[in-house]
Amino acid sequence: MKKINVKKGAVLQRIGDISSKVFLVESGLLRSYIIDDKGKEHIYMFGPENWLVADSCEPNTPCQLFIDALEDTIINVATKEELLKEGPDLTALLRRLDTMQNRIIMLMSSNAKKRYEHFTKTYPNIIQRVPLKMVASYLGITPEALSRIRNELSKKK
Amino acid sequence: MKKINVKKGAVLQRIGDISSKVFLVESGLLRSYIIDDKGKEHIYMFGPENWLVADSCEPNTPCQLFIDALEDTIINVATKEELLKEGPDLTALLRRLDTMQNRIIMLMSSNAKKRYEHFTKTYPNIIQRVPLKMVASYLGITPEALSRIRNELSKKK
DNA sequence: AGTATTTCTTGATGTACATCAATGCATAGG
DNA sequence: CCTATGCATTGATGTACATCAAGAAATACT
Repeated sequence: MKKINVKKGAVLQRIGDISSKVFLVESGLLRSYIIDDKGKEHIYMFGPENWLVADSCEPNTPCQLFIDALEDTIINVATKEELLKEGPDLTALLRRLDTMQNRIIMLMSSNAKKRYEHFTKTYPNIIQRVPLKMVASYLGITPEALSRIRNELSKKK
Repeated sequence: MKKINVKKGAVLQRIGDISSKVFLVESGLLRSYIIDDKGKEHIYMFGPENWLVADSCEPNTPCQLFIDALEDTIINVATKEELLKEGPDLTALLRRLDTMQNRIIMLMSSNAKKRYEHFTKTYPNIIQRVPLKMVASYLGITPEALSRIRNELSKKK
């Protein structure tokens, strides 16, 4: 577990990399994302304070995700092998499974407006720290669509 | 770890249940799914031989998923607490994370046709064992849409 | 075997969101 | 301070898929 500092914009992992590290965020903000075959970015996960950011690809297979820093960030880095040896944090693992299950359920069963409302409730602090187009990317919609949703919601109040 | 037999159609878990069991499928087929606020089913996961089926909700919180049997099925049942005590199968946990990551990436970045093609490649044996409407539900589309996709694909050949 | 029920398909229409294009604003860098 | 680049918004149009409705085919039930 090595502590390192990275500057905003630093790239920690590229698609296709084999070395699969795990990043525990101490302060700052990471993100993981993919680029689809049309060149479009889709944010897989934001990684604020105390989050674990990692590609869940199996050991020794190429990763699918890019990981980079959206802010100056302090992280603890470990390899998966290290973590497995020293006995991983099961609570954290289960919490992650829960998070991913929720994400899948959201993507399958809710329209864009509901996903946005859920996001603002679940991650209230993230929305002020990143451009809206990244929120849109996380939600699986375009910035234009998000703009119209926010517009509509603010009128209602 | 108790071995039990369940008949096709048996319900193993309902939304809101607290007791969170884990089901390891020995033979047969389980499925987990949600029902959205319009009453529509969305299949979260199929559980054929050797799969682990469980709700990833945190301990002592209400579950979000229904789990039932699509075929006569033999399963090994354990509680999460038991599994945690006896040291869980980390490889299986990591594999599950990988599966879920792939699912999220699929849902975010691919259209219905690509998701279907990916599904047939990844789970070639499931498609013969369940009605197509369940495949559609897993893919996040309607049976009608799936029918048209298959139609189109078969013409191409 | 015969009826009921579910499943699959096809067509017509509707809609949530994407795409494209233009404009105003903010932010960053020299 | 000024310009360049990125970001957010708005309108017009396009499209992938949903919904609705009907009929055919498969399956299950007695």
